This record gives sequence, C-alpha cells and structure tokens, in this order.
Amino acid sequence: MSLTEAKQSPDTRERILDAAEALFVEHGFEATSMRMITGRAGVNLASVNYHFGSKEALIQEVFRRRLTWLNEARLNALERFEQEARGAPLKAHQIVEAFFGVSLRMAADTEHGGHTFMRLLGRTYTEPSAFVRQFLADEYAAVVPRFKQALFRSLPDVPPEEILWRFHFMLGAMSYAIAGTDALQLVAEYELDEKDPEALARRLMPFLLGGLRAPLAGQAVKTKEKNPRKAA
Amino acid sequence: MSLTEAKQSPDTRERILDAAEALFVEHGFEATSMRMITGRAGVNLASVNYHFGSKEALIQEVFRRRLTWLNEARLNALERFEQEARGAPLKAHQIVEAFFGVSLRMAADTEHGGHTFMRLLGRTYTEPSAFVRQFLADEYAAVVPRFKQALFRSLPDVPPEEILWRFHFMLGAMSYAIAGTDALQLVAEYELDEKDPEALARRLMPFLLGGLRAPLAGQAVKTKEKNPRKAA
DNA sequence: GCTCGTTTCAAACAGTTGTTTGAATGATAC
DNA sequence: GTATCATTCAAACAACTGTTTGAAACGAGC
Repeated sequence: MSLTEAKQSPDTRERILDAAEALFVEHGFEATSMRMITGRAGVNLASVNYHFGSKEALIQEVFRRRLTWLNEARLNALERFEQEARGAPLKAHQIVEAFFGVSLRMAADTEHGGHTFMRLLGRTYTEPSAFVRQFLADEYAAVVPRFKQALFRSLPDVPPEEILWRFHFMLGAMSYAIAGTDALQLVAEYELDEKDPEALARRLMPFLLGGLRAPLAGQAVKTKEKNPRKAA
Repeated sequence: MSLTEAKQSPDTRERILDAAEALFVEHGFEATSMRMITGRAGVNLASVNYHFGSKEALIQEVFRRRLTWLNEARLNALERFEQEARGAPLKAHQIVEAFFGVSLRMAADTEHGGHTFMRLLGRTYTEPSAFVRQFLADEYAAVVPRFKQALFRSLPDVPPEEILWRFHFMLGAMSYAIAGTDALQLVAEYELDEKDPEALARRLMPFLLGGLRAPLAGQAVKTKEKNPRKAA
C-alpha cells in the first residue's frame, strides 16, 4: 500500500507544464522545442518523454489540466442560473455571463497562470493541427450542447442557426481580444494604461450582448449598390 | 534595354507563392517546410531562396502581394463614402462596410485565392512571431489611422478608447469567423449547407454593427454579485 | 555558330528536431 | 546491509530543417 501515489514526482511534471504553457503562448507549438521547454523548466531533456510520452501528449496535458476545470466552471455557472430560473428560459445575458464571463475571469487571473492559458486557448481555436482540433472538440463535447440548448430556449424568435453563428462570432471576439497581439497597433496608445484585466470584461461583455441581440438582417437590400455613382 | 522586366520568370514565382499560401493556411508557418512548398509547386528546392532570398522573405511576399491591394480597396471604399458625405461625418455602418465589408468580399472570392488568403490573414493576427507582427503593423500604418479618425467623427458621444476596443473586437469576430476552424463543432451541423461565402457577410455585418452600437456599460454594478445567495 | 545573363537542378552543408537508450542516482521496504 | 522501485542524466539516434554550391540548361541578342 505505497502512498506514493498523489505525488509521483517532486514537481518536475508541473514545472514542465508551466514552462511549456508559457513558451507555447510565446512562440507557438511548432516553434517551441523540447530543449527550450526543459531548459526553462530546469529539468533533463528526456524527462518530458518519460513523464508524458511525447510532445503531442504534453501539449494535450497542458490544455487538459486547465480546460477541464474551466468547462466545469462554465457548466456550474449555467446550472446555477437555471436553478434560479426554476424552469423558465434564461436571459441571454445570463448565458453569455456563464460562458464568456467565466472565461474572462479566468483570463483576468495573472497570478496562477490563468491569463497565460487563456491566451494560449484563444489562439488555439484557429490552430490548424488536426490532433489539437480533435482534442478541443472532445473537451467541449459536454459543454457546447448545453449552451446551445439554453440559447435556443432563451431566444425562441431567432433562427437556431443564426444563434449559433452569433455564438461563433462572440467566441471569436473574445478569443481575439485575449489572445490577439494588436498587430495593427489599433488600441496601442490605450492598452498601456489599461493593464487592468477586469477592464476587458467591462468592455467586452456589452459588445457581445449587443452583437447577440442585433436585429436580423433584412435578407436583401442595403449592400446592393453595385454601381456607385459618385455624388459629385 | 531588355524588356524582360515585368516577367522575370515564367511562373515559378507565382506557383511558389500560391503553394506557400495554401500550405501556410493548412499547417502554419513553422510546420510548413520549404520542401513541402517546392514539392507542391513542382519546382526545385533551391528556387525559393533564389527568387525570394529566404523563407522569411517568402512569408512576407505572400502577404504583401494581396494585402497591399486589400488595404487600398479599403481606403478607396472609405474615400468614396467621404466624397458622398461632403464633409459630414460618415455613418457607422458605412465605415464598417468600408473595412469589414471589403474584407468579407475578398474572403468570399474562392476563385482567385482570396478566401485562402483571408483565412491566413485572420489567423496571423494572433501570430506570435515578431517579424510578422512588425510587417503587419507597417502594412496597416496608412489604413488604421484613417479608420480611427472616421469612427471618432462618426461617434462623437462614445469615448475614443471605447471605439478602438470595439474595432478590436470586430476585427476579432471577423478574423475568427473567416479563419476559425470551428474547433468546438459549434455550427458544425449548419455550415455544411452554408458553403455560400456571401452568407457569412449577411450574418456577420449585423453582429458587428450591433456590437459597435451597444450601450456603454454602466461603469459598475451588474456583475457585482460576489456571493450569489442561491434562490431556493 | 557563339556568348551572356537568367533560371533550374541535384547534391551537400551544418544545425536542429523529437525520441530512445542504458547506465547512474535516489528513495523506500525488507 | 540487499532488493526494488521510480526518476534523472548524458549521450546518441535517425530524420528533418533552411540554406548554399557549382554545374547544367535555357533563351535571347548578334
């Protein structure tokens, strides 16, 4: 009955995961070599393969250790709202809060690596590599249908596919806001004095809700001016 | 006076650029090797270094050949609206149309590679590598200030930094919508029968405008319930 | 014919990649 | 002490990376 079970190794596993997480954000998966990771973690090169098996498995574990918790938190928030509602459809802003609010709060945590991880996660939604996509799909399999359902009930007058697309757009706005590097120097002059991570949530949430509740497009018109006669 | 100037080489330059563009979208910069590119293009390995100098220079040229045109189109659209307005501030939807509408129209072009390129561009906004970020900043240097200015004039009651953040959010929603892989299988069941690229613009534009014009957050309140007494 | 500048080609370059190996080290149980 | 386990370590592995080289092939101009 060896009780050496919870602590398999002193902390080299965690040190590897932390180093890998930070380096993945900084350089991406491919550009981050095992030697960079082990060097930063201060462990031997072979220990990654010993503890995780392969680089691919390491990447998955970097996500798994935080994503599981995040998705549980999102589901808990949703269920709390549903209990309060006693069977009535939720308000749209509650659903948005349960999914994106929880995410933004994790992104605001700069102490325990939550911010680093959310930057990584946001970028990963556009990750081309197949195994990462598959892994994400599995991790979200229990979450996405629940939120879909809640949104359909909340907005019965909006076509379901329109709701899903807007959820998609919201996810993009958030991911980009967290992971984006402001490559265009758009808000460059402001984000310096806006290091407060809470500020992002205050700014983003109204935007998301405004987009979600925007009036449906009138099918045609509006962008139909093919030959723009110059008003001179 | 040799007139062999416009057509330096038959078409291997273009073939390399096309192959690189497609492979970068598929696998990313780092994961795409020169041998993959030259293999797909059907040219010799050394021809990339001969025509472009280095892989880094090739990446820049992949962007430059389309981004210059795109940004000119965006500026032209903006200037056309400004001429029509005769000095009056533009409508917000016109500015959004000039920037994002033009982009979405390029993304809708599946014939000449516009779609492929926009997917690549969207992903690149979150690209970590420094030289790509610097390159993007330079390419957009002439465009971003003009659109900033137009938005400030159009929405005089909204604080400038709020406008910029929302422009940032809009850029994220669009980039992700174009580049995103729907890793969460969110709209998976719908996007199959929605291959029509025009549909994306019809769905996205109202979302962007709804977000841009959303009411400002009331500074505090609303998300202030730290201890959620369960309504039982 | 020859020549000149451009482009293509196969081969090799040195360096890095992820992974494996087998011995060394450590700690625990008997 | 010895035996047994998990962990660490330096070294090496083959495969792949971007780049360079020098000769070959090409296409005009004369």
